[in-house]
Amino acid sequence: MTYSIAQAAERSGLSIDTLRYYERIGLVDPPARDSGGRRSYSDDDLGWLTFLTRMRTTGMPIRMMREYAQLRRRGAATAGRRRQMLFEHRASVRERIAELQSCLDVLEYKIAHVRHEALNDRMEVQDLHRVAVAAAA
Amino acid sequence: MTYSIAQAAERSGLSIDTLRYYERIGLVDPPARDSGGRRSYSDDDLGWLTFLTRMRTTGMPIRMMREYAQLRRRGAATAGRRRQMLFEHRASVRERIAELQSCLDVLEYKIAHVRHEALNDRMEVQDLHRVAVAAAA
DNA sequence: GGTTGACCTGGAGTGCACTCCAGCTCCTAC
DNA sequence: GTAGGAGCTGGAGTGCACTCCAGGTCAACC
Repeated sequence: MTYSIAQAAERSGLSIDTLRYYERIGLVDPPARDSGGRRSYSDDDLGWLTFLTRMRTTGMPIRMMREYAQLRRRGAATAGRRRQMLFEHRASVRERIAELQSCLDVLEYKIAHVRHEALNDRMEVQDLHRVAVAAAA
Repeated sequence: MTYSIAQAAERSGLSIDTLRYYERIGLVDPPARDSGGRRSYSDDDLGWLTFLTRMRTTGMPIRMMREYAQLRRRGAATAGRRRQMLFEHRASVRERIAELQSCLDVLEYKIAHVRHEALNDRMEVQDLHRVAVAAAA
């Protein structure tokens, strides 16, 4: 199967402009072209785009995705380095989830328990600690 | 207790420049000044800064924090609206965590199970579905 | 054969959230 | 009394990740 840029955009969830932008900065290899000079994406291309959107969703900066893409171009010899990058990225995603979860706990607490106006906007470090303890229990 | 801008920065985790920037854009009320015209933050100010950093961590845009700050300035009459905002923000944080978790599942799967080079970078929608199912089980 | 619509290119513009800078004023310590 | 350091102001600059635009090509349909 091949896909026009519009189809690739729809399937990957990226915009047409973003697809061209990613190509320009070396995040995706230039896809094949049809007889009229238009981009023609393969299933492999789509797979890579899917991977990219997933990494982007988890907050991997473009700079790092580009580094990964460059390693990938150099083939199997770089598999270890890439694996290492995924390891490190996994750790950062886990950290991010934990961080969000802890802020969510505070938010929950604020919504559920704090009624007094003055307190509501001024929860202090001690309060936050109590919340954390309460949430952990 | 009062705090210099450097102390407020250290305690809130924001930079001195960011503190002044937040004041400029109306995210924090101008704090008191000492005899020499320097900013002097109160515990209440610090509490508000703590709240802001927490909302920022969870991805609330400055525009929304500013809206919240404006409502807060108008007092108790706006408590309902503010509560509503926290509700909505909570929902978006939950969604974000779920989204990150689902990408993390894919990442875990890739790290743990995919060894074949060609597959590794080209996991397709069907594969992702299998991962999701496997992760849910 | 003319119009429409998708796509092309190089380059400029946008929005967000800071971050940095020059040139100044205070206060403190020597 | 002067040197150093923290802080002040208004404004300019930065990095990121797009997003938009003008002016053009190409294929298909009426």
